[in-house]
Amino acid sequence: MKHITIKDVAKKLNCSVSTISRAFNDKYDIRKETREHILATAKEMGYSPNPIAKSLLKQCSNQIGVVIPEFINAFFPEVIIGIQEVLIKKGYQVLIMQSNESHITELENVKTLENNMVDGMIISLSLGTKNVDYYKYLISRGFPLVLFNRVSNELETSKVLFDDYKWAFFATEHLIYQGYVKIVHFSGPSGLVISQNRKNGFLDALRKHKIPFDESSIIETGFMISDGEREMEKLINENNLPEAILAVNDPTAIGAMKTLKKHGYKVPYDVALVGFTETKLAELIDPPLTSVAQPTHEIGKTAARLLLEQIESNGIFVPQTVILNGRLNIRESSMKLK
Amino acid sequence: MKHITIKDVAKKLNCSVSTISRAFNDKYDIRKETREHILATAKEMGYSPNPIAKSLLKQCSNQIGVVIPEFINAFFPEVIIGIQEVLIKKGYQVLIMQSNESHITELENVKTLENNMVDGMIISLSLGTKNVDYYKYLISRGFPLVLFNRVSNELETSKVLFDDYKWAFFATEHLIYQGYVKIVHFSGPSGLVISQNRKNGFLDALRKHKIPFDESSIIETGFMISDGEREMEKLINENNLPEAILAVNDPTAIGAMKTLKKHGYKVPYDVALVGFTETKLAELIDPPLTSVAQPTHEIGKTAARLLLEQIESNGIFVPQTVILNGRLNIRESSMKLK
DNA sequence: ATGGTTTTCGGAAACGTTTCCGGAGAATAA
DNA sequence: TTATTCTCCGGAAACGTTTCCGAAAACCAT
Repeated sequence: MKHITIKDVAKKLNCSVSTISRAFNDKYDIRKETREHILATAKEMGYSPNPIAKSLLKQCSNQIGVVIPEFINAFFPEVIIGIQEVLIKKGYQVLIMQSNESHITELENVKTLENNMVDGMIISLSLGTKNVDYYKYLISRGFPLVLFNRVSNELETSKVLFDDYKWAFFATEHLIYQGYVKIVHFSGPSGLVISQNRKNGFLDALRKHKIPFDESSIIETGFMISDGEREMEKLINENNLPEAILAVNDPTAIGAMKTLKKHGYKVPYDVALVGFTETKLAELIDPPLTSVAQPTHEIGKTAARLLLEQIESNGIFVPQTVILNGRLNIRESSMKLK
Repeated sequence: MKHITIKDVAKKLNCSVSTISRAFNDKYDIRKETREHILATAKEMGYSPNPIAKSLLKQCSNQIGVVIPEFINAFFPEVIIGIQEVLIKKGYQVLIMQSNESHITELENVKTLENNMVDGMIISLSLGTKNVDYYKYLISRGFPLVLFNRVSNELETSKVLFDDYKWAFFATEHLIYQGYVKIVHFSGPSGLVISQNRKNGFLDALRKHKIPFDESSIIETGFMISDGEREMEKLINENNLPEAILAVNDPTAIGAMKTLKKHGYKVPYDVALVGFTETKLAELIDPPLTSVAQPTHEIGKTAARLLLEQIESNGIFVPQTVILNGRLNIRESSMKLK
């Protein structure tokens, strides 16, 4: 039950605690033999320095906080793997918390992490987050912060993004080249920058190719399979099927596909589908889903590296925005088959 | 940059730090008005007690550590959601670490969490973990520990399990009732108890129905899609296709399905498939995969509850093993179609 | 031998809390 | 009135570290 502390080691070795500390921290003012002797007996006793005490003193914890909206879709876990890959090598621990798309939970999480003296945070904002004042406050104090995926233009901090506009544009052009005309976009929640960018890419592609559209061409939805199901169900009930759908992400595309199948429609014969955010499901589902692949691991790694840069630079730091590249994986769900 | 501490509040209010502490900890020996006044100004100043200092003093942190082997398959994230659901309500934070199936990383994670004074841990052992001495040591010191899914029989601590034997038995019987005779089991790594139990369930079902089998009926593999692909590829090359396969989990079943499709075989016409651990993919894939559903959320919640019981009981605690029930979701991949 | 520098170590303060102990004053009882 | 209890609060120690300051001892140069 009782932990072995630096004092126990000092007592056993008949020396002061400061000497033990010096041995463990590779200070210059300690004799080499003394250090080795101390390290040996400490190891034998099973002593290791208490990080909590260290945090209290140093006012930092060698911990990084990560706050994500959810854990259910594969996207965020994959990003986290990338984050950990970089940070653990650097001796940081990664604390993960989920906000469940709630602004309140998100804020609580951030404050908890702050109280725990994390040295920085990597955050993807929740759906509910409109007010970013607390982040502004953190940034103004110089707190290291990196945003990814769900960001806010109001915040001047490092960001890792994906060129949503470009790839939504390409994906839409792909559908147009296939010969589809009546194309609908399942857009994400309108408050999010990624939703807006994807929507604009979609609309500009239609404009470029002079494809007519109106307000019914955009259907705002969420990010879950159930959201895709619900909207698809509505379209079927209204007997208003489009020829093709660009979905804001894979889960909504998959939801749409499930519902279409349930009602006896064939993908892509009756409705063609394109997803976004390339999850593993895309190539496993039937028919395989055309999707824009995001480099999830790379997003995580980049976010971690940007955070480290900011932590290691002492104050003099200019926020960077890194925009990563993707790929359109064309599969059966969007092919025009004659 | 500077945090507001209890001393700042004390100075502002012209009182001692102990009074502030009393106000925040709802002690009896403080006047009601004093407490309210303190709380008000503290809130106004943006003060909140530093959990690190509290941890150091109290020798506990209100944090729970979770160590899982991997983050890639959906199983563990789903369990974690269940864990958090219970613990966060109780005011605990959940620290998640992944061992990447490495015994060394796992041990490092456990020691890191221990140093961070977590009040307990919920662990699923990695594939590489043969030596459980450190866990024995923790248990002998009375450290609260709950294992789930990947457990060790050597450890006397609370466990949350699934009746792998029973459900592997049922799943195999299902295949037998469909009329399949030449049935193969893709078993998990032989070192794991879950692998053994599922294998035994499989074999006993064959025995009960007097289905002949030999050593080629069991093919040992891993837990990933790629493992299923590899073993299926081998079977195809050997021109030695079984009529049906019971896979140790969904990813290996899906890997097998992918490879079968790639080579032009039809599921279930050429080979029938049954998975295990029911991931979301099972019902989305084509053909939909018959699979044993595990109550992942419930596993997490139960593990959290058992841990809380042990933490709240002061020493006098008898480890419990909870075995949760599942369900066989029969879908197209295992049907005998005439 | 003497003065100065370097090496090596011990003592003590500090980080932000909680809690025990004791004391001042008020309230109660005799 | 005096003695006793109760209420409320301040002081100080403690948790396990790191680091600054200073001191003893050893070294070097003159």
